[in-house]
This record gives sequence, C-alpha cells and structure tokens, in this order.
Amino acid sequence: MEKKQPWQCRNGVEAALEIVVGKWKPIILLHLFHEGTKRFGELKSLLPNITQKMLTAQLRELEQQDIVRRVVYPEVPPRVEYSITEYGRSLEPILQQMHDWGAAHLEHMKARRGVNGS
Amino acid sequence: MEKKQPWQCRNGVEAALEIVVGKWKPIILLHLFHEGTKRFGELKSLLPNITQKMLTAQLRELEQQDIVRRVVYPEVPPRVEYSITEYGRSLEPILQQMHDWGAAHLEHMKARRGVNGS
DNA sequence: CCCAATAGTATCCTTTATGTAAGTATAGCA
DNA sequence: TGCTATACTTACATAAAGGATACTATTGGG
Repeated sequence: MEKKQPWQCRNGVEAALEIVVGKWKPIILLHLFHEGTKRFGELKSLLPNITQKMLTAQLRELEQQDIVRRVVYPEVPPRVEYSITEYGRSLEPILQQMHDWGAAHLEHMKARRGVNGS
Repeated sequence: MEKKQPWQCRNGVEAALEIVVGKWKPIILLHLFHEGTKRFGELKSLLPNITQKMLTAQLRELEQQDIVRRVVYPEVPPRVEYSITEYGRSLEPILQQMHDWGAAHLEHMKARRGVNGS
C-alpha cells in the first residue's frame, strides 16, 4: 500500500462541501451557472418548494463565500439580482464532475438492485 | 422513522453528495483510500471523537452504496475488516478534486479577509 | 386611504443528524 | 466463576437544519 499524502489537509474536502451542501445550494448553483443572472423572485419560482427564508439564507451564504454576487437596485418595489462571480466559476468543473459521477452512480445502484433482490 | 433511499435523488449532484456528506464520511473515506483495509477498532482510533454508533452507521451506509466492503471473520472476539471496493475507487478523483479546490478556497477566503475588513 | 408589488425578517415549530451511556454475545483464560 | 476483548445494538438526549406563517418597508396608482 503506497503511502502518498495528498490529503494532509483534510479541511479542503470539508471546505468544498460547505459551499455545495444542503437541500437547496446545488440546485441554486446549477440554475445560476446555466441561466446567468436571476432576480430573487425568479429564483424562487425556479425552486418551487423553497421558502423565502431558506432562499435568502442560502444566497447570503454563497455571497459570503464569494461564489454569488448580489446587486441591489434602489427602486420600489425592490429589485435584487444574483449571479455567479468570476471566482465562483471555478466551482463549475467540480459541480459538473459530481453531477456526472452521481448520475452514473444512480445507474450503478439501479443495476445492483436488479442483481440482488434487496 | 423512514429509511433514506439514495436512489431517489433529484439529480446527480445530490446522489454524489449523499456519499460524501456528513461529519465523518469524508475522513473515513480518506483513511480507507489512503491506508487500505482497516478493522473497526483501527478506524475508531483513527477518528478520535467518533462514537461507535456513528462509525457503524456511516460504514453501513457506505456499504449499502457499494463504496465500502465489510468482511466479518467468524472468530471470538469478533473481527471485521473494512476496505474500499473496486467501484468505490471511482470516487477518488472527485474527492481529490474537492480537496484541491477546497484548499485553494481556504486560501482565497483568507486573502479576501485581508483585503476587506469584514 | 388602500392596495399591489418585491425582497426580505421574525417567530415558532418539525425533522434530521449527531452524541451519551448502557447493554449484548461468547470463546479463552485465571 | 468472573474477567477480557471486539464489534456491535438500543434507548434516550441534544444540536443543527429546514419549514410555515405572519410581519415590514416603500411608493405609484385607483
């Protein structure tokens, strides 16, 4: 068993998970990646079951992590637009890879359920 | 008290997250990737604060998802060995990428904290 | 005056995730 | 007999995440 040490800093995986984890963050990110800038209300209708509270909270966390940019227009009624930052784009390959592996994994598990009668 | 069914995920990202997410799963996986086969008690001492209940639960979930193999030797006192399955190895690049991106992200956020006085 | 429209906050409640402490099984050994 | 070692399981308790509902602020239009 080879003893390379690419993982000395186990915090890296956890730091990446912080960004992506949760019931809503992946789908919020996928929408912003693929559809560009969105208003709060547009996002809300793209996520049919999310509450305003959760949407606000998730967007604020992503903003703090420099993944999402929040732009407020001083109008009435208010208008707020969200988009992926330049830096946030660096997350795209990871999300893409997770999506691909995950989709294959769903297939793998389906095939396994066919094999054993679990 | 219903059981979690990972194959009902809405998308690949969520399916991938199921495997990797949680307080203990990343570090369990990293140990098994890096150090090969381990007994239950060895894993427990590699994870200083985990409880037996959590370690058992996490390993069982990983076993159900075909990431970890569990081998019981019918001895007294009992011996149980855990290792990464062939299929589980396919997860390694993702974990590696998450580690790399996450480590860079920690640096990025550190640098940003230097810039603005947040 | 009253209402619609938008992007939120505030408060309370439910559901999951994780933790603590104790109990189970059994061959070998003193 | 009673103790040890190992890998669990069970019952109960707390912490974290997520959700329902109501409330706020503003201003142009009827």
